[in-house]
Amino acid sequence: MFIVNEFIKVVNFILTSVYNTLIIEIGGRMNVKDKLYKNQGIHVITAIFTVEQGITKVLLVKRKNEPFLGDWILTGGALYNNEDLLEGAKREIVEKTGIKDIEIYQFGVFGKVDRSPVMRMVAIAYIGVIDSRRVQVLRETLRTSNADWFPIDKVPPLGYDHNEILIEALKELQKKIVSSTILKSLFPGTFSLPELQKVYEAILGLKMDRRNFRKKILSLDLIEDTGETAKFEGKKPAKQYRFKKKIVEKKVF
Amino acid sequence: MFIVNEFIKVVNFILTSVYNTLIIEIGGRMNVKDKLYKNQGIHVITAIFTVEQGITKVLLVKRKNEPFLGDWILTGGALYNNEDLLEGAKREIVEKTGIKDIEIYQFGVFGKVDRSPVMRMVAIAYIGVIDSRRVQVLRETLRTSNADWFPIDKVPPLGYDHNEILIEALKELQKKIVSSTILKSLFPGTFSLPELQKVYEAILGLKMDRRNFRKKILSLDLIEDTGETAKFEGKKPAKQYRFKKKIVEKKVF
DNA sequence: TTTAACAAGTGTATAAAAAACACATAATGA
DNA sequence: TCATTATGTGTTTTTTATACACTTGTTAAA
Repeated sequence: MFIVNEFIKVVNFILTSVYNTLIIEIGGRMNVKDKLYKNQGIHVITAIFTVEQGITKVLLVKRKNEPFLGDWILTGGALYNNEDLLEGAKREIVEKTGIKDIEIYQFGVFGKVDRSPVMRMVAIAYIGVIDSRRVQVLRETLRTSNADWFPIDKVPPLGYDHNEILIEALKELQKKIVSSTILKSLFPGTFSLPELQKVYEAILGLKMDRRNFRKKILSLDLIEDTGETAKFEGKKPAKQYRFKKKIVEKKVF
Repeated sequence: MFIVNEFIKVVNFILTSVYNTLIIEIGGRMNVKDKLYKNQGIHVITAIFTVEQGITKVLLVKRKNEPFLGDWILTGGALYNNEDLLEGAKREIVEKTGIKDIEIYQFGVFGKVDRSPVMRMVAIAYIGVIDSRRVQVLRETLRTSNADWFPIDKVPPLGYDHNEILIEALKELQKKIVSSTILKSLFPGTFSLPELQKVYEAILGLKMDRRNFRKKILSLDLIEDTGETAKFEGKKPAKQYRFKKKIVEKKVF
């Protein structure tokens, strides 16, 4: 057994040396390394959602440059060298829509070889939620000629692989609303449980019993009672809740 | 309201035009775009785990080039332009360890500006599991001078940001073993529940009641009874199970 | 001022899932 | 045949989830 191991060691060493020499030779003449590694870039893409009157919507912008001129896409663009990923994703959101201070969550990577026709680009994907009534979305920017909210079941064919990214983004949104305070941006102050329930139902695409929703949402440990109540027109005053500052992760088993 | 909107539109258009002109001017003289976007690359990194006698271990390789010469790191390297991410991650595993046919799962992205001292690199991170007794790990490769299994609580300081990646990888492993068949590679054929339980306990770092483990693992819908039993030395024969081909995702609410 | 309309609040009974817990069984070797 | 070892299984209790109906506070109309 010892002899076999030593033999394998020697063979590996010889093979590695030969490989090494070859690569250096080829690399010198053909610039193999350049071909293999150069001209790569990183996209930071965010699917920004809102909920209006029980309809889940996503923010799209319209390209005014090639490639995909005239196509709607999710907000995003190329990462700069001097910024971290999150920073870059937020900068792109500001540039393309004017939206500031949005909290976003990374959820996936999209890296098919041909996803960009220009050069090799790998996309780091984020989701975020914002109240469309609280922001003024830019109509015209450096690289986009429009921006608008689309109900998620009425999204047109998008540029790049953004339809694929959007499908995953929506699944991620459904996961995140039960394990994070991502919806805080829709309710920066306090809110009643019936209000919150409508948003959950819109995003999850289902109806829930009011009493059971209360129990479930409270057991998730994401929100807390403020002790206040808010009065509405002609209705019973609703208890006010808020999202918690710190939330705890659940154990897996 | 109409007038306000029109006004905003005009202001935005003017600002955009000015911005556009400036960027083109600066870009022409200072090569801003090159500085901003060029020399980016993508790392594909995999934390490969195994479990031996109740100890969870991770496979590390030793660098024999700068940067981080002499440091242990996770397996991985730079993505090529002509390969998809998964493909690249697997190629790197073969090159650095000789391990083929490993199933790996993407789980995160690590992109701090200074994570590589050479150029801007964003790492796409994967986890995989393999039976260390079934593979012969290479001792010497083109870029590594050794490879070895380290118990996860005895991992040395690693090159790059790989300690950080490893911590997240381990969390992801704990999630994946209850929602995927990632452990199939440890049991390519059939296995008994006591065998499987030992692996779960090693990875999750806890002890479970045998009877409750049976109920829980079967309710996860990841494995199925083969109808066979296997005989061991001097013990009651154990029922044999196998991992399922297809598994179903759970709903979130 | 009484009453109707509206949307809010709450509790309980039943079913399902999780947790705690103990004894029986098959093989081997002394 | 008996002791040892590790396997397999079932029941009770607790917790959680589900299904389901009546009461309350506010406003506006009678």
